[in-house]
Amino acid sequence: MSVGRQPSMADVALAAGVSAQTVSRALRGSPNVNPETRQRVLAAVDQLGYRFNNAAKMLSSGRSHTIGLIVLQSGGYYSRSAVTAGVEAGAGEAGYAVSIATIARLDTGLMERALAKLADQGVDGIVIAVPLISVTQKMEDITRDIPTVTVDGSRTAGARVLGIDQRAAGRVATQHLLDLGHRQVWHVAGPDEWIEARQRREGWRECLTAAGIEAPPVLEGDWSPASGYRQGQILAMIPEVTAVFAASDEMAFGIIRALRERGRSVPGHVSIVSVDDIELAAYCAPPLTTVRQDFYACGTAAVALLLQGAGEPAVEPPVLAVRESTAQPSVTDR
Amino acid sequence: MSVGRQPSMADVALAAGVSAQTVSRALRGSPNVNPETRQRVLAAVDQLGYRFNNAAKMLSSGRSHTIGLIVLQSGGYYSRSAVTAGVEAGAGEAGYAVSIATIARLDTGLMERALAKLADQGVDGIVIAVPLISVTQKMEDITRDIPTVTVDGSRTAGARVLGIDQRAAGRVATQHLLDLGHRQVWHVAGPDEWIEARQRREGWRECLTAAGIEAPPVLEGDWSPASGYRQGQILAMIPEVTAVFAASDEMAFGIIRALRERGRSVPGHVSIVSVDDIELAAYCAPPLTTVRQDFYACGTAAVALLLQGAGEPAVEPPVLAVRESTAQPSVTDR
DNA sequence: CGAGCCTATGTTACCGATGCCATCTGTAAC
DNA sequence: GTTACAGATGGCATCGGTAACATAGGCTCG
Repeated sequence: MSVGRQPSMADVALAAGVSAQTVSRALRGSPNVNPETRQRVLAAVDQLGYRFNNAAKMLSSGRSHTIGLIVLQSGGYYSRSAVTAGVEAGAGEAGYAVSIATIARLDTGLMERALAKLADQGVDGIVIAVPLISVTQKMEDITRDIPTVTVDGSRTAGARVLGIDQRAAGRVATQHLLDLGHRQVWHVAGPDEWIEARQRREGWRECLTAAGIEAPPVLEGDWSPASGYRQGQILAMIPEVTAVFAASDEMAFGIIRALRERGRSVPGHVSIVSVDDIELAAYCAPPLTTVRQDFYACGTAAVALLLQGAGEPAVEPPVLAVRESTAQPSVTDR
Repeated sequence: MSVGRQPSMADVALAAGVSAQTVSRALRGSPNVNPETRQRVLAAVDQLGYRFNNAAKMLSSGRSHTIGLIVLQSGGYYSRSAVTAGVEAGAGEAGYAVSIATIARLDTGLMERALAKLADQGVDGIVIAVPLISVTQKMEDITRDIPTVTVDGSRTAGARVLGIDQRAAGRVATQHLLDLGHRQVWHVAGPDEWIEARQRREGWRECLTAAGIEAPPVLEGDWSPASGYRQGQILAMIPEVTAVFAASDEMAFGIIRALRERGRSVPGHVSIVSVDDIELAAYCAPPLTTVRQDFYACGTAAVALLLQGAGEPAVEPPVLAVRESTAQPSVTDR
């Protein structure tokens, strides 16, 4: 009605003929409220278009019903953005708002600032969805005060870590190539600062070692197709390369392009397997054999862990989607 | 020191030997504070690890320094996620936090709930980054109270709309195919509820009309490669198809796959152009001719518009990246 | 029938900052 | 030597809720 300002609880109380406190109780579903009174309150709320003031609620209750999420700005890293969606969904379901802090790149200073920003906002908890490697004192200070869950990152004081077993993904991918008959599997890894990259690499190495194969030197990209292309150019020069495990689908496509440009067909000469199973993986040429992991579930699990403090939830095992980028080595190569 | 609770302004004031009011002034950079006093205050802040309470600030000042962002949950739609990144960057630069509300799909009810949720949080402004088509009374109520910018959506009361000229993208793409000598251009559009989809389709139609060509029936996908694949299967059955304009890169790859499976090569038999220029566009086979638009800038512009209320900022024109998915029609087709 | 207790509601203090006004000091102006 | 005024600071009310305690009525039970 009046254009003055948003109606407050006092206004509602007046309209309903009760005290503000009763309004508060009625709205929060306190058991000790007469159903009829509650009806009156709700009617008044509806009529006035009352909307409770989160700041005030937060100030007096000390809780904001908001969780902070730290993500990387660049949208390119598939698994992380899936985690983000999961976090949003999980938080939304629990009635929590999500406040995001993006950092432009992996950098300790930016990370500190993002944490501080969220802390300033009074978030009730923080999900760190970037691979935190080094932990500073400042970070410790914040994560000691605010419950924090790190998705695949280093442990900080009081912060829990939710891990997806990226090693398993590396093993599954590598084993698939070995099973096809390849004698050696090369690897184009992600940046070393990324836990995912490291663990996938470790899984690859473990698998080779278990098969009695000495791992070849690791090539490193930055997740982008462009970096895959560059590493692919190198791989194309090495005649004995018949199988490659790429740490991400996007890099895999870059590698494939470079190989083909140099006359090495995929999967004819070289088989490629990667990780992520992005939507395009099945539709580009050739359709990519890739390992799928449920990062979305990982996001919801992170929120659950944060809010309920439940124990480490079960994580789905990685699943290999076999498509056309992998094949048995050609006879001459065997 | 004490584990009790976060230090408050009063604690800082005590430590610095001044009043809480002076602390407030010092921290906010009020001009009327003795530099020496300010030093003392800052020292105390530093020593106590003081962190201001956003809720309290918000309650008393009435402003939250937070802007709300409404996005679609599904990460697949390239242009929207680029907008998101832009919004985050722009807001961060202006010292604003970003609170996100995701909606699972385009649905009026979900949209209302998302708006209400952000309003409850007391955001200072809202950026709607989903294509809002129908506007309800409830939405009007909220956007009348809170400054809102819609990125490519319908206008609501008091909400400004920031548009990217998607028509231009459609025209540029279509014209490119005509310039190559194609006599007809087919179109696989995005879902009709999406403004982008509609505008791109209009641009395509305008361009054909200007060239005196009657537009063929429109095929419709849902942005996903899978939907592109399905429409591609249909296109493959129509012999006279030599040129296709796809509304997104992902659909384009699906179309290409379907065409090739049916023996129609790209660009040999059919040329394909699309919109987005995702990273993979240049690295998949064939590299995709596509129209790039600066959605990131669109996001930062939305924030600028929201905060400064500046006039409609200039939008970069779309740029065509010509790659290998388009070519002149083969002689027999001409 | 009064003690004890439970239910429904009202009262009051407070969360932590800011806005407004009051105060105090020094200094320039008349 | 007042007056005027600006700069620096403090006091107090206030934002809109919630926690803690107080109160009033109705019920059970010995």
